[in-house]
Amino acid sequence: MPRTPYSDAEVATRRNAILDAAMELHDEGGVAALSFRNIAARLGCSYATPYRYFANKDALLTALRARAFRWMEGILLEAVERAPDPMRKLEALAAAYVRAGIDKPSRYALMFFRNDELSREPRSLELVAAKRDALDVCTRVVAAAREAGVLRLSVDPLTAAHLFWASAHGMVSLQVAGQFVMGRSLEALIPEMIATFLAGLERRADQEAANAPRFRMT
Amino acid sequence: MPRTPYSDAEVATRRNAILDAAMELHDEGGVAALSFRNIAARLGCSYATPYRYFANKDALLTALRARAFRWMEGILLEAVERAPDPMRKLEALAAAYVRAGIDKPSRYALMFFRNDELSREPRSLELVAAKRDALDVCTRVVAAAREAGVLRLSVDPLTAAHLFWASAHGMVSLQVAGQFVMGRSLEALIPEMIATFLAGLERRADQEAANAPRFRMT
DNA sequence: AGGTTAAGTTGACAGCATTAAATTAATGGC
DNA sequence: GCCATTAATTTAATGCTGTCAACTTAACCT
Repeated sequence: MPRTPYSDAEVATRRNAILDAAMELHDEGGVAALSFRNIAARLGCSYATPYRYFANKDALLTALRARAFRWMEGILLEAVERAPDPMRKLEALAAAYVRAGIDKPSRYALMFFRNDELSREPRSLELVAAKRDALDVCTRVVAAAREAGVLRLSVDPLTAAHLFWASAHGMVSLQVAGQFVMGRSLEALIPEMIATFLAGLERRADQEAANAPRFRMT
Repeated sequence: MPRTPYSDAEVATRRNAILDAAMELHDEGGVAALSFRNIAARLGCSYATPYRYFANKDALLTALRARAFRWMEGILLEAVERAPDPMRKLEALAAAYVRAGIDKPSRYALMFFRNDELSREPRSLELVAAKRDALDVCTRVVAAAREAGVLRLSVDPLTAAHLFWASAHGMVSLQVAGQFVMGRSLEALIPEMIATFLAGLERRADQEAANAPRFRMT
């Protein structure tokens, strides 16, 4: 006799519609423009409606952050696919990452600068999976470059991917946060950073290779 | 006949008292705990009083951010001073930076994650100077290491300092933002990062030295 | 003492997240 | 067609927030 509840698919559709509107607002006006009332106005519903689909604003932001990571994953995948060989894939990955961050600073900030309460990062399997998948793109490219013999590593590919991501993130996030105030252009620094980082990976691998036999000889 | 306005020193004292209370609140409860009403309650004054000293919340946050950079500068200076030789100074600088970010994540987030409206970074000479001075500590240590002959560089010290800062920042900010979700500990990655970065600077300097004569010979 | 102006307080407004109560909508049985 | 039942949505209300105008208090000079 009662009214039938929405199917899972219908719920997902509505969640997606809310997140679409939220992402639009966030792209346009940053996090300041993101309010339940603005989202509702854009959807043409009441401002309490989204509460049926998200427990609170934090949950909505977490879902939105997962979306941003998925978006980044797609960009990275596409860039990697276009590049012809393993080394170019690595360079294309870094370039695409940097360009994405600079072109859509508010999305980049959403991914990394919006953990308002630090550390206590809510358990969201969705977000954790999205982050893992984005990092996996990086890990696979690093591993492929090593297996192809064009990149020597002194650490495992996952660690190298972490380091690689961190070095790119350091540059992009400083730029996005407006910390380069001394007339320096990021475009000049990014290639330096990537080249320096890759050279460091190789030199450490070489040093390790040179040291290992030396130790064995004593 | 009128009442004499506060002297500059008195104004500064009151500004500092407001910023002290604000920094306490921010350290304790993050940016969410930072409201004019909370600050006023802690100071025992009315919530409109701070408006005499800061045009709005954004101006207050900007001043607070400058303070956070000054705090970081002090930590870096102290670490550098303790270390005995140029190379140790460089390592101590990186270690102190990382430790500061991890020990006081909310201050670190204040420095880098709170540019709510990106790019349009308000003109605050105070903040720009604080950032410059903090970076200068890094630049001086890098330059000293090069001059002492313990670090070869393919770029000028300022560029190297930017790259150095960015690599440390990439690690710390990923950690502070809770992005390392795969059971990796920052303590293990940081030395890898610093070693890789320094090795990269050296290898690129060596390559350049090796290439320069080669080009001349053609 | 009284006028003048700075400093500080109070009251008010709009916007926000959030929740409880009220309302509308869709289903089944009669 | 009407009614009960329950899902979905809207409305009302609460307590926060930043901000500012109006007001009060305090210090100073004549």
